[in-house]
Amino acid sequence: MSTITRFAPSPTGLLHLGNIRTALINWLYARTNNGKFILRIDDTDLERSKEEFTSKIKYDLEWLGIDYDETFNQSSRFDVYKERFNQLVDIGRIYPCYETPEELDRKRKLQMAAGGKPVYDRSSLKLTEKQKTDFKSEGRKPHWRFLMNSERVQWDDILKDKVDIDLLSLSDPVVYREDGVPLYTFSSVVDDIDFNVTNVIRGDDHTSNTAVQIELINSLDQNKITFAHHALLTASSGDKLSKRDNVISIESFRDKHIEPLAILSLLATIGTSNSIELKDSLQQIINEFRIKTISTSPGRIEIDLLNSLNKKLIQKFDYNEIEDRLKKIDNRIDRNFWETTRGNLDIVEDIKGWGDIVFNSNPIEPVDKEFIKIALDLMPDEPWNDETWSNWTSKIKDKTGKKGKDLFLPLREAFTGMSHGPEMKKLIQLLGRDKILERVKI
RNA sequence: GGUCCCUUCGUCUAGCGGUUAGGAUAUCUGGUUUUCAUCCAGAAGAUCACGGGUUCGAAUCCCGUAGGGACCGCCA
Repeated sequence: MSTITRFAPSPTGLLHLGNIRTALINWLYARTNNGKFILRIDDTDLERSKEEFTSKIKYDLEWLGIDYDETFNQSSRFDVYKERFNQLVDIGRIYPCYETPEELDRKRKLQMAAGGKPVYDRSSLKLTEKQKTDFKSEGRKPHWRFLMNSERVQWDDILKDKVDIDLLSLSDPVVYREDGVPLYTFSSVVDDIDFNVTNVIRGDDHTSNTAVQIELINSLDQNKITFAHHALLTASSGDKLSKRDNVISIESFRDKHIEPLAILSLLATIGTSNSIELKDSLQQIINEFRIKTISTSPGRIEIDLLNSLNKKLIQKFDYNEIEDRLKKIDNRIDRNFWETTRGNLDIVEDIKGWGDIVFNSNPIEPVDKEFIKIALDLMPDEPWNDETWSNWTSKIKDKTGKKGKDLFLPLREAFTGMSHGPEMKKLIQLLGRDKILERVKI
């Protein structure tokens, strides 16, 4: 049977580094096993789910180059969930519950206060038929729980090895809400079965869900799913990654002009035993992927790593690859301009700043006018080449006696307005004699 | 309170009973570059969380302690 994995975000917020890492791992697992990768939109909670987020999720994945073979929304399968639900009812594994959310909340608090575990006490299971009909005639609608009947559940986890969970410390899951909406624990299982998902790879936060879900799967079908739970990433502060944490959303990185491959390189290496380095391509990431290299201990994301990977990536870009982008930033940027300035860019869009310096003629007033005047007097006629700068500066040096930093820095500042930047021997060729004369005010 | 998991250079990690505890990244130094970045070379950086046990021998196996994470919802 061929491998099928899935990524199942709920469209209630933006994708962040943590989510997309899970997506990437599932995608890589499918791709390296010649399998299929499904994008499932978990939108059963109609109030919280927003179409806007669904399209953003899809756009983020596309932007990163993570393609999927199939996609569907859970909201399109309500009738299937109902069927499966009835199947469970028939075998007596479903029971109606009439507690209100407030009641349940109070119960949990009481249990905690008494030093016990906040687990549902199954009191609705003990309801008599009369009590149930009374509730019904009062117009009270039940929510429905799945009756778990194993004490423990164990499985071989690809990443955590043998996992053995005590089901008695977990509540019977609610599978249908009072308003008739199926819940994740259930709908996810139904979909995983129906779509023949072979490997569920998700964060460690789902480990106890898995125990409950295996119980559920076994009552519907025979479990054929292999699970894997990876450690969660934490923010560099050590805090949990949150969906509300927009600073690490994929969208925010895109807005900041971080390159997809830099993000993917980071996510493919952080929290794994792979070297933290820039990958040449998505293909390289696929070739090098080994699920076992993923750590089971929670690791933190250092955003600085992403920035430096991005910078390294930019240095490798050939002009042809990004010509269109550069032209959009400033259509006067050509190959020579790119090759001269790229060493000084953190993000591609930074080149705009150098465009402003080279193409615009904002006047610059030098500090040492005397010195700059001498320099301008010695400025050679065009055409200029790579030798021009050193010939010119040695003449200035002979005339003024200045050397080293005292010689070069004032010239750089007078001609560019900046104290650092690309090599001057290249940069002056971009500027040209007229621009320099026009700009420098002495 | 319960359940599950984790703990090795600043950071991400290798390690599976005998290693000078390895790598990556960050840092520092030198070279290259007028400068910065890149690149090259090198250095420094870890009492393997702590305590005990098993063993000729423990980062590695066992127990305990501490710290961290996740979950315990009519969210996903």
